[in-house]
Amino acid sequence: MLSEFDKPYNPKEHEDKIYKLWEESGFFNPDNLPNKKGEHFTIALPPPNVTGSLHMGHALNATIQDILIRKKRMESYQTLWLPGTDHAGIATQNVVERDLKKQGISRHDLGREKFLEKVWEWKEKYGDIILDQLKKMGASCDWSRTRFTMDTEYQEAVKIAFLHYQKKGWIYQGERVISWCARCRTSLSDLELEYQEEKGKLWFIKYPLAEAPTQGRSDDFVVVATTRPETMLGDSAVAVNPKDKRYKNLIGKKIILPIKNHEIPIVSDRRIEMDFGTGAVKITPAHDMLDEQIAITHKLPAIQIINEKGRMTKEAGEDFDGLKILEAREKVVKKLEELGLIEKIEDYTHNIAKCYRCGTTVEPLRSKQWFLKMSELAQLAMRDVKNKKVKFHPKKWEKIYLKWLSGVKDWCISRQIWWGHKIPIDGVDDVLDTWFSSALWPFATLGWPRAKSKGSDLEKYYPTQVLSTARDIINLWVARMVFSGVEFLGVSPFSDVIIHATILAKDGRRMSKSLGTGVNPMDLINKYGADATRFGLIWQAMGGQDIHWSEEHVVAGKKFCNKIWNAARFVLKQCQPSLKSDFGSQKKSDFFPGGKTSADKKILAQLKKTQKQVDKLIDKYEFGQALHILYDFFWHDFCDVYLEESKKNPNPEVLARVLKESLKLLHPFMPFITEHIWSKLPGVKNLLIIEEWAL
RNA sequence: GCGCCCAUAGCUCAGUGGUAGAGCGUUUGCAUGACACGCAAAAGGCCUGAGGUUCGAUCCCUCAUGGGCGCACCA
Repeated sequence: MLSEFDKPYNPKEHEDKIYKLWEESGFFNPDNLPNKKGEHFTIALPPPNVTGSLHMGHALNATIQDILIRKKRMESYQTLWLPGTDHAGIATQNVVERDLKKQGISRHDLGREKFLEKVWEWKEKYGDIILDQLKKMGASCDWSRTRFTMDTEYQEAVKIAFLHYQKKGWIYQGERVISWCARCRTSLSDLELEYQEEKGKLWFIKYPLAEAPTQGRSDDFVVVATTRPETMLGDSAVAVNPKDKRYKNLIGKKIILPIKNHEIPIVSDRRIEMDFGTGAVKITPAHDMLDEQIAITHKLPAIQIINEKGRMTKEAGEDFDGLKILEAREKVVKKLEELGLIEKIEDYTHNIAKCYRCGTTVEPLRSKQWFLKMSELAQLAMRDVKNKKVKFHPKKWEKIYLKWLSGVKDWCISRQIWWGHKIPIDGVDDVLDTWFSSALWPFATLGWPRAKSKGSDLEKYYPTQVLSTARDIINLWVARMVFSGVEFLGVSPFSDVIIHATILAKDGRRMSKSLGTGVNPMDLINKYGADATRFGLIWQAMGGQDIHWSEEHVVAGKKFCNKIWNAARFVLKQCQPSLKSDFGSQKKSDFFPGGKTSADKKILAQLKKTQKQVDKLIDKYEFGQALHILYDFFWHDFCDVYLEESKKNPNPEVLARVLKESLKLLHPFMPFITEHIWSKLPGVKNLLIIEEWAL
């Protein structure tokens, strides 16, 4: 029996087999669990994008959720971890478009129907890769309930949600300046922008006064500063602060817009900063959000000079029609120079908004879009956090959440792409923002709106208990799930939000593929095994603090696996000859089985203390702390001290007891090796995955 | 610009109002009857700087410096 117990533990030989054993047992599905407490414990897996492959953040998050799920399952909760994937509108469409481009085909060549067929094909082929990777991590999700945000039932849920909002009068169409990605050809919400610092220039342009008080002197001009000279072609005013003494007597006068050579007014507005640039600002209502606001106040016309393809329009003037933005910029600057209207050019570093999916510079454009009124929904989302129905761990993230909600603008929910949920209004071709459907995840996956009856999944598993996710989607996703849950079901979709650490490269910067600082969890699994990888992740996950990734801890995890393995070999060897200790027969009441010597008593007391601490720490989501304590107990107290003692005077019953209880405690963290060793214990009948947790 | 977080051993990080710990690394022994992915020892830190509270601070407060992050963007 010990023959397959080779000296070093080799995870590759066991992990796939063990995972299969679990899947075949059916215990990932809460309906099949033998000991049911009657209480439910649900986690909805944050659905990874179908385009994605597992990164370190996913791996950490999956481990955290799996620890909670496995512990609760062992505590006899009816435990559901519901997995699935997100259709990830823009991201997926981009990937498929890129694929087609290799064959020289654009989505427009195919047309909407054909293109969507291609996307579905792609999804069927690659969409489950990330879920398979989660299996490699040991994630004990109920795969029989796997959902996709474009499932037929899910589409129905999205439609019902939209119509509900519409009925309430919260959906409206508006024409306003929004962020536009000319590459993706769609609008983007504020949260879908990423700002990048760029070195640019600040052009100081002289706008001549219509009625020059003096001829040829410097005060015949108003100088405006801009980073985007080409937008002057769409100017409809120059604005100054009413308190600005320099311009006081110019307010209300006319000024000539160069190149276009027509008069525009000088207006005053408090929103103009006096200290920046020259204090005089060119107003381009169709291509800047603040300018648009100012234009509304002063009833200025909005002239669209850039179209949705990122090209200049006819409105920009004959010379510019059809030019790309940067070409137009060059040409405008050249003309102004010829006219002697450039006062100076300064270097200027500023943040530029980029599309979070493709990195293209975002263009503020006036466009007709659909909006969801946020005022009341934001109140709901804030209420449940303020009254502690939803708690963040660590708590500091509540601030971020509340702050965003308190100033939130109406949500632009329409996107001009093809892959997604079509807006359910006849004659509208736009699709909904991906996050509109993600917001329904915790209940749309459980059958809402259809199944509300007794015994339905929705009734049993909603609300879920824990949401574990990354901090960058607190507003994008968490807030929207909270108000959706409250709006549609009257209860927040979860009570505890774990914001896990962000895994950074060793230098403290984000992992980057191009810099070669990225780490692939699958490589770690291949090299060290899934248990060691999980160990390495959790070992470093202390208090939600960002992790400067270092692989040594995975190495430590591998060594720890080996230690557990060899300790088990020793214990089995000690227990084998006497066969007195039947590992399967011990009852709760036998907690101090034959604890005669002081060493026996000591290790049993240490075990009990460790059990209590680990139990409490997991419940407090202090996974790193829990693992450190467990490690310390098992390696030092048990192996270094007690096992050594046992060589002189072995007590098989105590050895068996401590090993057994340790395996249980370790199982949520390192499920494979613990399950495997468990299966080797004589007299053991059940899988460890459903063994009773604590004493 | 506003806000948040971090600064402890060579590296990655724990920790406590009474003068510090882990993992990895390093040094020295040891093939001891589970494990060399090991065992036994050891070296290594005025706990970023300056003030303050306190009998006493690495831990509490203030400021500074360095690093990270979030929000808002100023044309």
